[in-house]
Amino acid sequence: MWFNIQIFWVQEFKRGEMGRPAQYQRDEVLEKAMEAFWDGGYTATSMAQLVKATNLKPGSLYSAFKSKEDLFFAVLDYYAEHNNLRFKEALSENESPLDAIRSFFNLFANMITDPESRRGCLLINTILELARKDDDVRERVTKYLDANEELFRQALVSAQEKGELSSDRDPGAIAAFLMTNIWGLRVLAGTAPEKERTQAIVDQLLMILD
Amino acid sequence: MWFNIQIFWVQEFKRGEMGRPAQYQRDEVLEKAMEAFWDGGYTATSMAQLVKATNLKPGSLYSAFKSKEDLFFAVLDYYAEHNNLRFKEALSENESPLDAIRSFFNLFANMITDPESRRGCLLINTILELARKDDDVRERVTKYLDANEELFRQALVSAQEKGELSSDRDPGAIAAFLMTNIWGLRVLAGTAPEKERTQAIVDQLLMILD
DNA sequence: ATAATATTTGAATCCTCGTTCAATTATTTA
DNA sequence: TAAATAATTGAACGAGGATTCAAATATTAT
Repeated sequence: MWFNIQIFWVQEFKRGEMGRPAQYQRDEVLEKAMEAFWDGGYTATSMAQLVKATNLKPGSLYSAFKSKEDLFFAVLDYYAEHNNLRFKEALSENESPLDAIRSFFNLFANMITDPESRRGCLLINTILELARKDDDVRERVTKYLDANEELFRQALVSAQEKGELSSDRDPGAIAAFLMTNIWGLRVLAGTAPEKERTQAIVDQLLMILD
Repeated sequence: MWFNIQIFWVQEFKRGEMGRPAQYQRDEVLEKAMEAFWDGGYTATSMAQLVKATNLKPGSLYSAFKSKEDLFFAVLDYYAEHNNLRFKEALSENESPLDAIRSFFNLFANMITDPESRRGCLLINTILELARKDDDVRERVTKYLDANEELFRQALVSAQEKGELSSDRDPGAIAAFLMTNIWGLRVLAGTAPEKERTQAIVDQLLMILD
């Protein structure tokens, strides 16, 4: 009988310290892939398009992200992160919380009239394309949207504390209502609406704050 | 030189009076195809799936509708027709126009909580999937949605005439607002929301009518 | 220098896509 | 009954889909 004694030399590896270093920047690749998916949606965007958009060869794309699906998930995370940051910025201005919400929607109304904005919001597009079939996607996207809704809610609570909003209103309900209207306006944007039309809708929905 | 005199026996043909008669009912085929497209969207629904769903062989499907695209357009028309009828019905009840709108949204809130309703509205799904890229689709879908909006507007005008709604409100703007909220609620439905959440949102949006 | 490791490359793979087609079948007209 | 017409059938087609792979390359560790 033998004893097989193994002595390991335990070593810390910094990832990527050995072997050929990647020639791409992960964030740049995600950015390009995001543009492609954003324009075309998940299903209609082919790997060939993604290869072209990212300037990576198929093999590199697949070794970096494991599949089209996983690449899309990574893109979704990337998008949501930036999306949430822009939200935070817009709502954390100096003015009153209610005015911050008002100016957010007025800017939003303006933005979605831009034809470049026709592609809408990747998260919302993804809900309609994939979320009803895929629980993973739905949970992921819902998590991101909830985070945005929470920012609205906080602004509304803060408005109540400052006496801008009646204390018998429900900040959660109003926040949910506002999110619903963002989504509705995103759909509207897909119909290439007139500027006045978009503004008229925003005027109506903001009446909820008075 | 010759005169070539042709004498025609002009005859009325009823279409389909000669040759083998079709064994399918066009509306039944459209119904099945609609279900398939509704579940999967345009791009992600393959002809193989449509062949299976309709029980027609590829050749028959192609001789009846010329292409996947044209089949989809036919389905879109079929869907919109029925959709508009349901709208009309809901809004032309005996009660007051405002109450009709209120009960429409309350029923709607209930409906979209049903998981079977997760697939949303084919028109709205289509806007996000295709309308931004395809002008034909956008015009088509927009036409249908405008018809629904017009029904809201008429109800609101009627409400003004009956003194239910202040005459200084803009029925067109409110109608557009209501449509936007339907779209937003359709997106919401994709997130599999709680019933209370959906109802809370509807409660908020209906405040616009007071 | 050599071994070990990781990325790059783009051709090749296999599969599914939308679509077509020639042969067959069912019906009407003459 | 024969000719004309139209629907049915399912195999076949080419194009394009996602993915894999072996060879080449670049870097670090010894």
